[in-house]
Amino acid sequence: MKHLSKLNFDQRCYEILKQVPAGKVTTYKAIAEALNSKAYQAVGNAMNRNPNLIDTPCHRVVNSRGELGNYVLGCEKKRQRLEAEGVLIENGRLVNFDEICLTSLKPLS
DNA sequence: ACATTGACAATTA
DNA sequence: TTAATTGCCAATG
Repeated sequence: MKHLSKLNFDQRCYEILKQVPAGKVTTYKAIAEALNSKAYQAVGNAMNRNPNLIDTPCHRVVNSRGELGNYVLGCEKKRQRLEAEGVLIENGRLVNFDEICLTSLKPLS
């Protein structure tokens, strides 16, 4: 991550996502808006073509209704990963969504 | 709750 | 290269 100007859309999504710490989540919408775009679905696509599950915690991205959304390894896996980070989920929905969701992510320079 | 419409990058043809 | 298709979505009807 040196020359941000040469990062493509996907890579920018990943950079934004790195701002989200364990135990918290964000939404596809928030990421798109941090990129000054409405490409919500494109953000999801970026996650889907899987970069690196280790430094790109795609499981911390949920949809704007506080539901899990989809996941490359299946939504049950996503739930497990989130619960392992202390995120409570009830019937596919984050219990304290409003508390732990980062809605305004900072754009990259 | 379901269907439609809108937006958009990457992939595929 | 351009056109069509796809997709971990969102807002609206």
